[in-house]
Amino acid sequence: MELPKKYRPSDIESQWRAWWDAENLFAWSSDRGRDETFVVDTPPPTVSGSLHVGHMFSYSHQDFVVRYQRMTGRNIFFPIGWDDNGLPTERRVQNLYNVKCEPHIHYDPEFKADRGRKGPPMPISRRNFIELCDVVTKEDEAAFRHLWSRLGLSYDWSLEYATIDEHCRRTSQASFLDMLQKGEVYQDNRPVLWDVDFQTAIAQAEVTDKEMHSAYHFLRFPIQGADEHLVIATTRPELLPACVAVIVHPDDERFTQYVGKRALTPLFAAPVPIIADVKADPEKGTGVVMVCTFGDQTDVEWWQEYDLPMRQTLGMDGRLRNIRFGKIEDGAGWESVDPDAANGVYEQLAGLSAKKAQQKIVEIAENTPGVIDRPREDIVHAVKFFEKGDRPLELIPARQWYAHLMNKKDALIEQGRKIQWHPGFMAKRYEHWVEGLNLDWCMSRQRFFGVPIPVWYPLDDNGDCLYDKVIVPEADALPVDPLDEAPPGYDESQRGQPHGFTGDPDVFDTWATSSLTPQIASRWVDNTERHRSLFPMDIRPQSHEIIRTWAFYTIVKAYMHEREIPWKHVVISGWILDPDRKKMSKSQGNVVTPEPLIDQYGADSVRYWAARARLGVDTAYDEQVFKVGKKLCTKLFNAAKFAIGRFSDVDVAKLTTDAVTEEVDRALIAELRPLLRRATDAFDAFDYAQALNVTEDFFWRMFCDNYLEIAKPRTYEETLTPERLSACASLRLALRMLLRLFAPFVPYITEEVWQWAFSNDADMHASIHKSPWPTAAELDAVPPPANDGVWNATLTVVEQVRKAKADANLSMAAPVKSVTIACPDAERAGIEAAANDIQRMLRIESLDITDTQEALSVTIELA
RNA sequence: GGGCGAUUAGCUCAGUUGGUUAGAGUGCCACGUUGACAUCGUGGAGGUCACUGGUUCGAUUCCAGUAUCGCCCA
Repeated sequence: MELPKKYRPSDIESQWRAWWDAENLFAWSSDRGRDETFVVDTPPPTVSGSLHVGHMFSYSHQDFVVRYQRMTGRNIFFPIGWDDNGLPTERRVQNLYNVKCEPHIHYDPEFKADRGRKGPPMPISRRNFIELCDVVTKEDEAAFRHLWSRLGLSYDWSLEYATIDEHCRRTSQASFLDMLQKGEVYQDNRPVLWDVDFQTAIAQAEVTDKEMHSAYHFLRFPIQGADEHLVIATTRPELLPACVAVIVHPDDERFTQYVGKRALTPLFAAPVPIIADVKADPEKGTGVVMVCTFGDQTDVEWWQEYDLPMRQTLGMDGRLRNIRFGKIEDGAGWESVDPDAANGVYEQLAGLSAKKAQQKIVEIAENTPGVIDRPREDIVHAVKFFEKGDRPLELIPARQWYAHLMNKKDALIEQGRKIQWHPGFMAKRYEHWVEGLNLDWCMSRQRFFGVPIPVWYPLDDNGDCLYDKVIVPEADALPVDPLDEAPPGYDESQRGQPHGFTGDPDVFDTWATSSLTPQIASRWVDNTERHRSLFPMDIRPQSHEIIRTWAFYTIVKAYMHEREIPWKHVVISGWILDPDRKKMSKSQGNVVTPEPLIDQYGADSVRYWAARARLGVDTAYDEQVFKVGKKLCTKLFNAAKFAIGRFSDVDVAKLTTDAVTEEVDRALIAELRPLLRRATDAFDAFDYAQALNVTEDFFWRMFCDNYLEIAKPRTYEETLTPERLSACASLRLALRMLLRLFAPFVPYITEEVWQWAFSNDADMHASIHKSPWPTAAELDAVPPPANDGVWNATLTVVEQVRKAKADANLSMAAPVKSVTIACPDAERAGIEAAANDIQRMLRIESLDITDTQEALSVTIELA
């Protein structure tokens, strides 16, 4: 066979990728048993986000594990999907086409979208908007598919899914209906975390704290019927009209005398009770806190506990609503002892955003004598934001669907303990998250591109919605869109009519669907037998920042539906950080685009870079590592070409384990055994980085730098002597093994080399990736060397002679006049057995071996 | 403020179940191409294993504390 002259990744990568596809090499077969099947729950990437090197990094990690498992003979279930529904896509569509979704607009079948259109956003119907989302996600998915394919990720592409496709919508809706039937979900109209820009509810898992500059404003609350006042410190003076109570700590003697009395809110003169409660922190602010509906979660708790009235000033859009204060005896809920003054102030605030209203009310307070007690105090504190949002979250009452979490925290921690986390300390992150939960899961979102909540509500004779009498679809009707379809027993003409029905207008939180990736892939809804044969799955690979979301919700769903864990192992990848160890993010402009790296270094080199990072450990981005990867691939190419060239004209039938007769060759084979054990143990523990480390080290130093040089002279002998045959057989044996150890990491170059010499071996597969993972049994027929120390003793001599040549500025090929090895009795036999190889390798004219009682030493006389 | 993790050569990282002289790659320096590879080989320089205590015959490793960085949670 004519072997290629140079290693060019682009030449070989597309070729072998095409062959793997054509051979359908990575297909799962449904007819093999669970115990011989390895099942992966793959993360579907958010396709509307940007592609960056972090994707190549963590997705490669899964593939190392999977390719190893495949070589151990397992039937691999390795699906891939795309997470396309949700806000990232909506936001991308809005930006690309400059449109906004307005649900009240009717569908326009003639609508033509225009990218890059100028002017104000064009309002379009919900259906038109969703159609654009479909277009954009298809494009984005193609970009990911292309990258995954080039990287050589060994997915079974016939299992591909998208979280908005019909099967996923059906699964997600069936999951909800199952939970509804089990009493795990409920509706409630209560204060919910609300993003005022996206105008949707969100869940605790999507909240992030941001450090914000703010200030305490000190306001005087007169005590009703006394010439005294309390001073409260607040960071949100714009919520003053929403104040419903004042709280102090029961042990705080400064304020005991006021408890039970009433205070008047400044500017609005609303009488509010003064209540003692331990949740008021005497150290914080002035020790007196105002309760507003609603400033934070504690306000909600106090509001419930003391049955306080509701004074909702903030609207869904984050602006102050139009309200009017009235006389106390009117009892309308906006009581004031001085309604005219209150309304005079409030009129200046109504319609303003919270931020503007704050500026305004501070201005008014400063200009009203007796309101401000002392100058504001600047502070920095944590403010809750939606992780994708730009303005602080508000707590606004709204009807939402919730899943019960608070009643199963212990059970969820228990589930987490049944799962093995790699690295182990990541289990703590999960437990702490569950322990810290303080809200049930709000599952409904007031958005458009998502899975519809599959329920309707009947309307009474006034046309009011009977939320308690939920109408559910027939099981075989899923997926449904309640805004497009009428519920069982109704027809479309009854929509919105008295005695008719209305469809739930909301969609699910994307995690409600993403949390079902195991059930989606296993076909839980429509193929029970298949589900049973795949679930629980073996591994969930993912990165650490989504433990609280993706891993958590998946554990929740598996528990709610089947009281099961979703997988046996969670395997956590670290992050790629920029060279300054900062998180890579689009906004910081430090994101590296992946494809040019594959163009420049080849997919194998990119995978090598990913493989160097241990599980769970964040790694600084360093382009040098791609170069190192490429060097390794080049070395594999050259060393393999050379080694194969040395034995290719010998009949393969003669290159057996029996032929390995020389002491040095047996020493090499003996060194392979611990390598095999270490690499295999590492892979079994999902520690691919360690497996690569030991393999690479062996290959470069043991095999290339030393063994090839030692064995080389024998391979050039003119006749097929036993010595030459032993070298050839050893080269073949070792290379065939090393290639397979490397195959999970650098699948292209190893496949290329495999085809040069090994693909026709009877005990192997035509592709290296379906060939058996090497075992010590393959080496059993080769006896260990008669002398333990032969390899180390040989290396000692080799190193010293090389050093002598280097010190004398001589070529490694330069002849040596004489070498005398003084060695103890114990090592003598080994040295004698290797003497011939040593002499020829180093070009020693005269080699003597003498006795010594000391450690082995070498005396060199250069020519 | 609490939790988790990290800190080893200029840089990126291994490693040490406590034991001679702590490793690799990269970068740097010198030398070397007549039998795979110059995308190479050989050799060299380069480290108080973050700091302070403790346990121990012995600590880079175990324990405690401190500092810095990162993540998670209040």
